[in-house]
This record gives sequence, structure tokens and C-alpha cells, in this order.
Amino acid sequence: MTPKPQTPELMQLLHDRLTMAHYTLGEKLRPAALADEFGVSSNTVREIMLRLSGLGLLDYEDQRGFRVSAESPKRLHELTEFRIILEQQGATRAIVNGGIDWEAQLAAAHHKLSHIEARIARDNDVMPLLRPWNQAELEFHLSLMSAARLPILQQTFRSVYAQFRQQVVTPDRGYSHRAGNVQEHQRILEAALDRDAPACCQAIHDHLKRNMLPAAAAA
Amino acid sequence: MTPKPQTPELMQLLHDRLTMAHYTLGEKLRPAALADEFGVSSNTVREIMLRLSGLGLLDYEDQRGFRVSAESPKRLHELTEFRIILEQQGATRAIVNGGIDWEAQLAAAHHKLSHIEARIARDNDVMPLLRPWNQAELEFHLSLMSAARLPILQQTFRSVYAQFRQQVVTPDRGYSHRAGNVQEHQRILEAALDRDAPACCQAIHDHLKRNMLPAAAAA
DNA sequence: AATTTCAAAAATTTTGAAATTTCCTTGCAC
DNA sequence: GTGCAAGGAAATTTCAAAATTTTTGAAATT
Repeated sequence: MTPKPQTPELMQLLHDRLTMAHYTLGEKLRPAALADEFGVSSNTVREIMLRLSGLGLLDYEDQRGFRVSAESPKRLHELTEFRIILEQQGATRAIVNGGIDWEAQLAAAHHKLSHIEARIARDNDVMPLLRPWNQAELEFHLSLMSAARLPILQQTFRSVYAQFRQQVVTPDRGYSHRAGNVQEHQRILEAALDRDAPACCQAIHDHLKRNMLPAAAAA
Repeated sequence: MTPKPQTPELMQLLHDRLTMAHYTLGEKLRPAALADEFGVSSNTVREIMLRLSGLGLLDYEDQRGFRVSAESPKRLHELTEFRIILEQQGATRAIVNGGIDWEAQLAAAHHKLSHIEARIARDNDVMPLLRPWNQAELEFHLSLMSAARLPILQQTFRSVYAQFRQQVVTPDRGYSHRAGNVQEHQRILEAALDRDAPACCQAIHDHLKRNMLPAAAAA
């Protein structure tokens, strides 16, 4: 049995599992089973799962329990479109409002991210670095928007990002790892530091467009 | 004692209360007290409140319970800015994608809304029509974005709209009622039916700008 | 007078079990 | 062999009480 974490830790653990391919998409998840595994009561787990469904990582239906969000190219498309909206708006505002401190933070986040990406490329294996990479990529994209000074946009982005990753981090998608990422992040960074909002929006779009349905990817 | 609603009804009831000035902003809310009032156990209420804090209508802190979100002009400003982003993006996409059915739905929603607004103007009293008005205004704004075909944008809008209303529907703000609303909704409708996205974005901005902090209202 | 310590009270969280609902299997009729 | 109903098993929801944590307020110390 896994050692016994407190509720916030359990929440984080389940969140990680749900966004890092520990469960199959669409799989049914019973509070009682997880409660056994973690050595807590099923109501405690239920509470956590209720919150995670609020974040869109679990589907919940009245009287019929929880289920990992199903695989759905349509949903991935919508999540991607929305991600692009949030990120373009956030980046555009940050480019207007951001100062030298924003640039520094963004550069730092990019540095961490590319360091991890370099190691992944060298080892040619994503899995052991999946968690750090997730974290670093999220922080890079959040840094990009941080100077927009719209916490609610960032919070929404966190939720959308997690749902996006859940869809994309699966065995049959190679856990969402591609060599092109490195260059795409680089391009976003440079456009942001150049204060070139249109170029930054374009770079964001190009970074994500592969996850959209064919018909709309042109937009 | 209020008659005993089931959980979903209770959720709706609390949601309504939180967005229609039944509680004071910042007020502490104890599950046990509400449980007594509704004749259910405090765990049931706790579960509901946890979900409502996921929607941003309650503040929740570990081990120290729930509190109605505090009054905050800064937060209202941010909610407004984000509302404008969502609504402009949603409307712009809807104007591109929407067909005759979208136009019809939007016109219908506007008709309902202006009917209620007319009655409010005639009676010169918002309170008795607050709930229908809320509902009608939400549906009008959702209709505007419906043809964007981005459910996650609409869902996010719902949550942001509720938080926005929570901030704005207070005794000292006259429950957010102003005569100018009628004309502003009209202008949004017309721009949408004209398929004039920039005009529609401008109308949305003008409709909401009074809720922004002075410094940024110019944008 | 201000700060710290401590104990009692109040509130929150977790639990385990009862009540309810859904789901699945089996048996019966057609 | 198919469809339907009934019964039983499993899962979900609700509950009341135990365990934990925070808050309060008074006494003791600086």
C-alpha cells in the first residue's frame, strides 16, 4: 500500500495521475477502490474526485459515479482552440504591460524548459522526465501570460492546460513528445522578447495547431 | 423550515443565493448552519459548497471553511476584462460560423430579455424580476456566442458571469440595474445580425466598461 | 500594558455504516 | 432464441458521530 498522504497531497497525486496517463481515458474510477489503495475513507476520496471533476479531469454523473474523461478528438480540438485564445490574449496583454522583470522570468522559465527538453532528446525517453517537463512547460506558458495581470485568465489556463494534457499524454500519442517542441518554444520566446504580439500569436498557433481537427487547422 | 430539496436543487438554490445578494460579500458560511436550515446533513452541504468554490462563488481555505467571495473592485475589474475577452472572441467566431438559426436564437433571446427589461422599467423595481432578468441576460450573452461551437468557452463564461454578477448585484450598487442596459443590448444584437464583428466587440466593451477600474477603462 | 501559554469551545475533516439507487444476472414467458 | 421481469449484488449518496484542527479567551509571564 502507498503511504498515507493527507488530502491536499492526495488531490495532487490524483491530478498527476489523471494528466500523466496513469489511467486509461474513459475508465471508470470508484472512490472505494482508491480509498482502499490510499488507506483513507471513500468519502474523502469522493470529495477530492468531486473537485477534480470541477476541473474537467473527471466526468461525473449524478448517481452513477466518476469516469476519467473520455478520449475525444473533438474535445481536444476545442481545448486547443480555447488554449490558443487564452494564450494569445494573455501574451498580447503581457507584451504591452510587461517590464524587464517579466522578460527575466520568461527567459528563466524557458531556460529550465529547454534544459529538460535537451535531456529528453539525449536520453530519447520521455517517461522519466514527464512530470518535470509538464511542470516546466506549464510554467513557461504561464510566465508568458503573467504580465497580463489577469489571475483569472491564468487560473482558467491552468485548468484548460491540464485537460489538454490529459487528452494528449497517452501511450498511442507517444506521450505528446516531439522534437519540434524545442524550436517552437524558442520561437514563442523570441517573439515575446521582441515585443512582437502578432508574431507571438502566430507562434502560439503554430505550436498547437497539430492538435486541431483537419478542417479547422488552417484558420 | 424550508422544504427539503434534493442535492441538485440545493446546489441551484445556493448558487442563486450567492449570485443574488442573499448573503453579504465576505460573509462566513458554515455548512452546519445551512444543513440545519435545509434539513440535510452538513456533509451534504459541505459537498455542495466545495463545488461552488470550484465555480469561484465561495472562497475555501483548508481547515478554515467557507466564505462568500469578498467584495473587491480589483476582482470585479479582472472579471470584467476576462468577460470581455471571452465574449468578444465568442461573438467574433459566432459571426463567422453562425447561420440563420443562430440569428433566430439570438433574436429570440433578445426579445425575452427586452421584455423583462421593459417591465422592470415600468415597475421601477428590479428585485421581483431579478432572477428572470439574470436568466434572460445570461441566455442572451450565451446565444451571442453559441455559434462559436466552443462549449468550453461557454462553460467558462457561465462561471465568470456568475462571479461577475455576484460582485455586482449588491444593495449599494442598486442590484446592477441601469436603464442604459436596454440600449446596449440592442446595439450588441444589431452589430451581431449585421455580421459586423468589430462593431460587436466595441458594443460588448461599452456594455461592460463601467465595471472596470478608472485607469484601465480607456483601453 | 503587551506578549505568551494554556485550556476550553467551536468549527472542520474524516470515518464507517445505513439508506438509496443503479447494474447485472438469472429465470420465465413468448 | 429473444425479450422482459424479478431478485440480488454492487455502487452511490446520505447520515451521525468520532477525530482533528483552529479559534477564543483568560491566566501567567515578561
